[in-house]
Amino acid sequence: MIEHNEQTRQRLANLEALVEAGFEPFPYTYPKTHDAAQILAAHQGAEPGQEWPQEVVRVAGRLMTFRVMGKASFAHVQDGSARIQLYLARDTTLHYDLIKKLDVGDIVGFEGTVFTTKTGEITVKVSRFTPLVKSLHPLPDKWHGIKDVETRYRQRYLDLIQNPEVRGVFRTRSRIVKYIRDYFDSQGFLEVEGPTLQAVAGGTEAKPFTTFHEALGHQFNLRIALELHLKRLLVGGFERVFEIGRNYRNEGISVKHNPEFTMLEAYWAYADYQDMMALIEDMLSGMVQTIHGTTILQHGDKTLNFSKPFARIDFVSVLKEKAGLDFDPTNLERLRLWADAKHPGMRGVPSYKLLDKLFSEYVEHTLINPTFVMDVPLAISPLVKPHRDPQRPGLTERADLFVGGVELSPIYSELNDALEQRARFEEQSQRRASGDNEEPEVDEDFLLALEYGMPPAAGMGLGIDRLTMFLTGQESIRDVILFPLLKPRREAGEEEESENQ
RNA sequence: GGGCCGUUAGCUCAAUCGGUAGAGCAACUGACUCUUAAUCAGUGGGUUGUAGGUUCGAGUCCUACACGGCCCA
Repeated sequence: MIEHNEQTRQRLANLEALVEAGFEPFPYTYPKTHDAAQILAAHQGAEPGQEWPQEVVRVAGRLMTFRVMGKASFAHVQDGSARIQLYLARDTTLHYDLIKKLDVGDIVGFEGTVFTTKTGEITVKVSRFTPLVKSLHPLPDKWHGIKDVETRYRQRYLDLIQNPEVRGVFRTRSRIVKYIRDYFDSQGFLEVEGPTLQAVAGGTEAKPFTTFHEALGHQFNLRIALELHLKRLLVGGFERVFEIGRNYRNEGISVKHNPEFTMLEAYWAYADYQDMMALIEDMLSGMVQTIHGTTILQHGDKTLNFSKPFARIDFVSVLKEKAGLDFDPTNLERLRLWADAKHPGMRGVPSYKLLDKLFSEYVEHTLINPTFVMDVPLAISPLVKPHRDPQRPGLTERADLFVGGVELSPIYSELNDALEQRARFEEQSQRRASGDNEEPEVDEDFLLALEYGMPPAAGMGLGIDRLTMFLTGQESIRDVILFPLLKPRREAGEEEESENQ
């Protein structure tokens, strides 16, 4: 819906004037010869007053500024690479009398030659301009840009037009994903795609979104993790697989949580959690070095050092130390008594989740530099192999990588004992029946696959959004997701759908 | 779900104690052939998020709602 306010009407009138003068309103192509950045790079360091009259260039992009001084004008056009200045004048530019029909925000092609102004700015002397599309709305303020965060998220294109640092964040995000793909490819991993619509959404504890397939007449869940289908592929004989994919969790929104987010998961047959830790450590330190230029990242007031090797600490030892426990916290009954006395607010937390809660409370925020927290208790690790060392009962071969006080990546020696897996699923299922609807249903198809035999394997997951936050210095996940989830604006008179429960 | 804050012109922001809603940019008219937040002179532009209420009078006070932000659960 176009608001026919004063500014839009004016722009439509300008478009009409250009069409009357013989310009096409919506040309199909424009034969660019250069990106703005290529022209700037080719003449970098030129002296003021230089000119290259033999070299004809064509650039195209969005008109960002226009300074008309009578018979001559300067403008800036912005394309995907950079912003470059244009000089238009009655002596040199065809249809100079029509330049006032161009509006800031229009997309226009410019043909001309390159020169430098008396201040030395590399500029295209325009001989001919070609309007490519009229913008029917003015751009946000050229100086202040666009500040309202709601508009930045709802109309991300305006944010991208106006705020170059935002374009930089999303370019970096793309480089991160490309680095991961290249790295896993170089290590012999195969990139695969699991299903997003799943009869049983498993692989972690989270509330799924539900949706309905009409033809099959069945309700499906959107996936909450990639894990269980990647493991089926290990059963099928692929030995190294990874997926970079979207997960959906029907949970609240915060600075760290968007209901849809992107995960990397990788599974590596015949390897264990130590092998995978070495691989992740190598990938991340190489990535930070390549993308950031050094392995030291500044994030808010925290300095993060991604040099190898990352610190490795023991879950139980660090929890005992930070919480001041004088007993083994894997003794859940003692832990329950201790927690009930010390943290009355946690009385509603089930015993099997206490370890997680207490770890968040006492330890998590202290782990700033990349740190592997190793040998996490079985009680909070349902998909992990028990520790092979008989001196470590009740623990698993799981290591969680923490960075900047948040969990970035869990790494497991994956459980491949089908009978044990079934027992653990059934335990979860009991809890689900008794009201914890974050607990997953039993995935019989997955158990059947495991019963055919999954090779010993290491697995890992890593949140791409959180990793991008570290590498781009963003404090909110919404600033590393192009289109974060927002409630739609309701039109006046529109009624909210009634709750069906 | 709870608490606090925000929503005023296309954009960025003002508006004192409740008393005619303003500015800069953008737009329009005119001047201007090296400007770059161009400059100079002039002009137009508002359902103050929505719906109610209090009041002689509401951007301002009250209630509800919508959307967003921060904090908490």
